[in-house]
Amino acid sequence: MKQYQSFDPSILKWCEQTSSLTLPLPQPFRYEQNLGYLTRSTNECLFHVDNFDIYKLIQVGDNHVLIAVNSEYNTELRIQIVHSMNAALPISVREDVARYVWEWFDLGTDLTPFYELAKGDLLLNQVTQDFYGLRLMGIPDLFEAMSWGIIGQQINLTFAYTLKRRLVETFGTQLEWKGQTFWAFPTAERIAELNPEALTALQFTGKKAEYLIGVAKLMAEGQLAKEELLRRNDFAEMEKELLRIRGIGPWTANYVLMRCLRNAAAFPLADVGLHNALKHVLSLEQKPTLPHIRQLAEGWKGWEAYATFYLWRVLY
DNA sequence: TGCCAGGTAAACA
DNA sequence: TGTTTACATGGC
Repeated sequence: MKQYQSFDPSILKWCEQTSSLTLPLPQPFRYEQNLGYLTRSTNECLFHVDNFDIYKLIQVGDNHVLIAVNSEYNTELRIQIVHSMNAALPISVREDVARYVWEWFDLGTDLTPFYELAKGDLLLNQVTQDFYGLRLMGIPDLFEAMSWGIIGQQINLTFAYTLKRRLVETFGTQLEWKGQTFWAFPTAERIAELNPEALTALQFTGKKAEYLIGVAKLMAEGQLAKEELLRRNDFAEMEKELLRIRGIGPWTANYVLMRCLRNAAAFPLADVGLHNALKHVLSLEQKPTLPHIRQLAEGWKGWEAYATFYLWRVLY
C-alpha cells in the first residue's frame, strides 16, 4: 500500500550565503532519470534545463520566485533561490518553495513497495530497471494540472506543447533574468476573465476554450480548490468531484489525481500513450483492448499511476 | 493525404 | 445503461 508522507519543514536546511535550500532525498532516487522525463519535449515553456540545473519560475502566494534545482549525489536536492520578484524573502516563502519542489518530485512517496511489486510483474520488471530511480514528476498547481489535462485531450503531444506555450506566453507571468525569459503558468483569475475567442485565436478548439475558462472560473470563484479536494481524504470522492466538472472525463480526472493530487492508484485507463507503450512492450500488432489492459494491470493495485508513468517513458 | 492524437459531451438506442 | 457520433486541429 502506498505511504504518502506530507512535507515537514523541519527537514529543510537553509544556506544564507548561497540562498539555497536542501532537501534530503528518499531512496531510490536518480536525478538524471527525472531530468530525462523533464527534457522529453524541446518545446517545454515552464522550465529550462541547463546542463544539470532546472530553472523554474514558481508562484508562491502573490510572489514569483525563480529557482534552480539540482542534485549531485542523489542524496539531497539543492534548491537555489535565484531571484524573487519581491525583495523580501520570509521563511514562509522558503518553506513554500521547498513544499512545491517536494510535491513536484513526489518526495513523499516510498517507492520500495512499487519496486517489490514490479519484480514479479512481466511488464514492470524491465521498465523499473531501465528507469530505476524515476519518480512521478508532478504538477503541483491544480489549475495548471487541469489545464494541461484539458489541452492534451485528443491531440498529439507535440501540438499540446505548442498550445501550452501560446497560452503561457499570452496570459502567463514572465521574469527576465540574465537575458533569458522565464514563464509561470497563468493564474485561474486571469483565464477566468477571458472570452472563448481569446483562446480559439490561439488554435484552441471552441470546446477546449470553454472547458478551460469554466475550470478557471470555478477556481477563481473558490468553488474548486486543491486543499478542499485533498481534505476529502478519499480518492473515489475526489474523482467524483472532478467528474462533475464540464470537460473533465475519466481520463482527465485520473490524470489530475495522478499528477497533482498524488493518488498512486489513479489510472488513466483510456490513455493512448499507455496503449501504445503496452503495444510496444508486448510487441502487439494492435493496441490492447480495455479488458486486456485491466487484466495486465491486475497486479498493479495501488500503484497504477506509477506503472503508467514508467510505461510512458518507453515511448516519450 | 489520410489516419492518428496522453478524450469528452451529447445524442441516440 | 450502454453505444455512437461530432467536435476540430495539427503532426507525420
